[in-house]
Amino acid sequence: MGRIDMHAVASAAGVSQSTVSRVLHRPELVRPQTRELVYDAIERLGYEYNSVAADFNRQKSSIIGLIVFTARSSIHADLIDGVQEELQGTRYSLVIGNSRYDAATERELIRLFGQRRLSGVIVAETTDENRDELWHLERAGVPTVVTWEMTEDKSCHCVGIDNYKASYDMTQYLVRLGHRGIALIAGRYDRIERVRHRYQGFCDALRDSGLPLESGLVVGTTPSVVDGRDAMYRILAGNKVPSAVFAASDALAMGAISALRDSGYSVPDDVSVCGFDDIDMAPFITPALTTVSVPGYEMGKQAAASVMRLAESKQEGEIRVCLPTRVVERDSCQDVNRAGC
Amino acid sequence: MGRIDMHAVASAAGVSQSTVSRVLHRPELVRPQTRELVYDAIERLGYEYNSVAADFNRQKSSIIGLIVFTARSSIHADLIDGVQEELQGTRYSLVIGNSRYDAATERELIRLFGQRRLSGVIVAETTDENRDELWHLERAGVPTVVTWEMTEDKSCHCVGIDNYKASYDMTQYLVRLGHRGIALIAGRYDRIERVRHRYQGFCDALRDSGLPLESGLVVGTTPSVVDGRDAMYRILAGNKVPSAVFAASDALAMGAISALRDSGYSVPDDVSVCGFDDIDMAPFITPALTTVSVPGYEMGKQAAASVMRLAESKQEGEIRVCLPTRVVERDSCQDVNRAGC
DNA sequence: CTGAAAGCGCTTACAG
DNA sequence: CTGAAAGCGCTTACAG
Repeated sequence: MGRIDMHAVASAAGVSQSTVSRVLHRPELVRPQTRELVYDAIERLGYEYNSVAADFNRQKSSIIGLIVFTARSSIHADLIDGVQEELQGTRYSLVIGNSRYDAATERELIRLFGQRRLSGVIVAETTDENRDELWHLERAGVPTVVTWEMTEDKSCHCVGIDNYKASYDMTQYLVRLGHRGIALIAGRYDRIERVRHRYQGFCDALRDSGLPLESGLVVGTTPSVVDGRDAMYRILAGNKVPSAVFAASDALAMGAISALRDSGYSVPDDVSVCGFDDIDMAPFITPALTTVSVPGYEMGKQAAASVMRLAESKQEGEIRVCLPTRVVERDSCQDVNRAGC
Repeated sequence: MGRIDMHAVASAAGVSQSTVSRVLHRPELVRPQTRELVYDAIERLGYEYNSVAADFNRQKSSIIGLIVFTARSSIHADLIDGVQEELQGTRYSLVIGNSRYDAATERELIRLFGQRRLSGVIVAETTDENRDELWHLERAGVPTVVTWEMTEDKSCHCVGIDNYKASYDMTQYLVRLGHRGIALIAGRYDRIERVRHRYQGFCDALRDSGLPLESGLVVGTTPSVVDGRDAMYRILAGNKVPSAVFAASDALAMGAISALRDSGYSVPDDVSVCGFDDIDMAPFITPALTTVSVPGYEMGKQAAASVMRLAESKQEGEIRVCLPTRVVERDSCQDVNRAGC
């Protein structure tokens, strides 16, 4: 008797296949009586809708893609959660690609996403390497939303934060606490746009405070806890011990704290440390981490909502949403003015 | 001129569409000269392969599904990373569904996965609620691999760990250190099979050591840091302060440590705490966390490899892989024998 | 080594 | 309110 497709259901219900399709998608267009016939047949035959066929017919898959550098970094977890929350109950599914900091892998991923005719793509970071391919996707009719930053390219859709300002504000906060030798453990500011913005914010805040940028106190690295520890050791190996360390993520900050402690420095009495992200654990480590809170969940929700609107052509022009960040004061940074002499 | 499909490429190259398809999938079957003609045409026209159409034709999408309870829990990050590593370079993509601890959402997810005709599904946990649907998927021809546990149902494919033994071993370790009043902060052992196994391991280890199971010292909860803190407060509100706390995840352990500290107890001097998972940060918090290490990345890799083998019918019978775990001793558990009198 | 042809299971105007 | 028909772009035997 072959597979149970819409045609089989139609036969069993004594209607046409078009009607079955209509019952599934626009039941209000079908007479209630006919509708019931179809529902009965579906139930009886155990019919299961085939979205692959539907996607094929529509020439577009009902899948949204998300590209991150690594699934291991907890900063993406909130974003993913928000995206999924927003997709929940819609006909869209989420595929997640992991570029593992490799430009070739990322290109390959974007190529695969293109072949899959995704409805839209959310990208966790723009780099000098992926800009072209993203643009290519967008032109091929796949709407692309960048997160975590406000892109320099004003024609990109983005739902992000002002990394420059967030970093500037945190640096100024450290300065206000009386810190003069401030180190920066950053991500790869040579490649990733948002990291570059944070680096700029840091530099400008120092400059505006009349403080010099000391190259021995700035190090760029990948974002794991171990990387943070290694970076801190590298800084300590220099000829100047900083009075405060601004780490570009909470994971890096935890690594830095560990390195400082193992080197005999107390945090925050000897050296202050702050992070970026405000992850779950930030309030619970010792000392409770002063950091920049970022609305990752909200960002995910809005990015997903945006990409769906774009996919359904419900949106004209660019979407550019800037979400607020703020410095969360906890215990890992000391007020040197007060503590000193 | 219409869309650029295989037919257009075929025309441009002066060959048939079958040949174009062959060049893409089995180039070794085509004369090198013809092959070049096709490659040229592809390049010239900017042809982009349509995997939606291919999936439709094959009556199966080249997508693997992964179901987790929450993307927020860092224990899944390593697993996801391993899965993606293994899928990298194959024709499979990964869709991730988030059941947010809700049985109805999970059922809905599994239903959607069925409609998408996935090649296979990896499930992060079996519960009393999802067992039936998973079985339904499997019978519908969608191979399903369960992770994080060895299922009681011997006909399930699984790549997991022995939760009973891992938990038994850790509990015995605490007993050997001289602890007698041992509390357990567990996950939802009323629902999740692997959590139940851990609970059993804990109970049996106490019994085998001649220690009573004290109900005031056992609490089940959801797995965030905050939940761990709340659970610890609940235990402390009872009439007995435990000498050691076994938390079912490192996140829960961090919450417990925070609660103990805020209640005036020193860890590990007054109360020992251990976790489960061995996340990135475990060695770097204070005190460095004693925990059970779980090969999440390896589990992801093997689960993905298994589901692909199953999807391609390269595997007969059940796949049941049990990966090793081990107690990682660090600084958060005190040897009471030595420290005491 | 290459081509002609059937068919995968839907959706979508269009006609009635 | 319902049905007939075309078509989405591939893959896969099969024939030559």
